[in-house]
Amino acid sequence: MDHKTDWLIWKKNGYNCPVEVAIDVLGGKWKGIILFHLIEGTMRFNQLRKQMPGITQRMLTLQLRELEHDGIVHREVYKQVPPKVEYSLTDFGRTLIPIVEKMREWGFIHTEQLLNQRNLSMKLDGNQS
Amino acid sequence: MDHKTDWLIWKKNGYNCPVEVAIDVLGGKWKGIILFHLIEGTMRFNQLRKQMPGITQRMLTLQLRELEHDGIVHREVYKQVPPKVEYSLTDFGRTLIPIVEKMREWGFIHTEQLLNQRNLSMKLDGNQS
DNA sequence: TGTCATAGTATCAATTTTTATACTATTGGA
DNA sequence: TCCAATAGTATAAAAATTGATACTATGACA
Repeated sequence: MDHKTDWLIWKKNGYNCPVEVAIDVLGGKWKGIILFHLIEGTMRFNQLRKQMPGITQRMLTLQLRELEHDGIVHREVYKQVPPKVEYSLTDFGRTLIPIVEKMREWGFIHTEQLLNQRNLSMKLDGNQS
Repeated sequence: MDHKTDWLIWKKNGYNCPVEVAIDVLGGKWKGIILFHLIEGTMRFNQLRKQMPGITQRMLTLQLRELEHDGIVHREVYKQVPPKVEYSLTDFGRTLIPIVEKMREWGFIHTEQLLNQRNLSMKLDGNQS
């Protein structure tokens, strides 16, 4: 498949460039973080929740359902009481790991610089001539 | 700086992991796409707008201002009429390129599979036993 | 004098995302 | 009999994001 064909596929589906597609799949506040945790392996619902103190139960459910719908995560339900549901990356989901890894790496290295920069901007904004 | 220090910095600023920081900087519907276009070099406001048929003028302005605030893009205003304003990546902004590149690459390779997967999911959802 | 181009702002509305809170089913064990 | 644990769902509201539309300033140029 050549570039022209790719371009047609994007256009036909309302995308204008490849990056939009990636954003469509792992955009939003939570999906990247969910994937980050699932890289380490299979996790139960509440395990995942503990790793993400900010998220509500509902949000975690919603985001996981969307990822499942997109074929990114696999949901395995065990017929037990109390319930046990395990989430893991599919093969397709694993193709996203390089993106998440780069994000992890960036955050790891540049958090301080970002915070300094924001501080600086704040001060300058106050100073505007 | 060791890992424990990083962890403290994240926590103190409301982050729970490095990926959250990256999402904070280039999350949202547009920022990744803006960066994608700026990788190729300096661009004027309307040039950028032409590359992004979906975005409104207001949104492009807002997103660029946030990126500027975070020290990711540089805004150069020429004192001319009609106005000329050029946007480019800062050194700091260029550190994000690897992430955007991975996103581009992913979208490039996996758009079709994603669309197929969504189609499949749709059909299954209709079929639910 | 009127029009064009560029890079915006202003205002308001619609949409989407996210949160809060309460509720459910099930069964093993005290 | 009552409680705990897990993985949810339901409902409503709040908050954030995004969009539509109209408006502005300025100077060159016809």
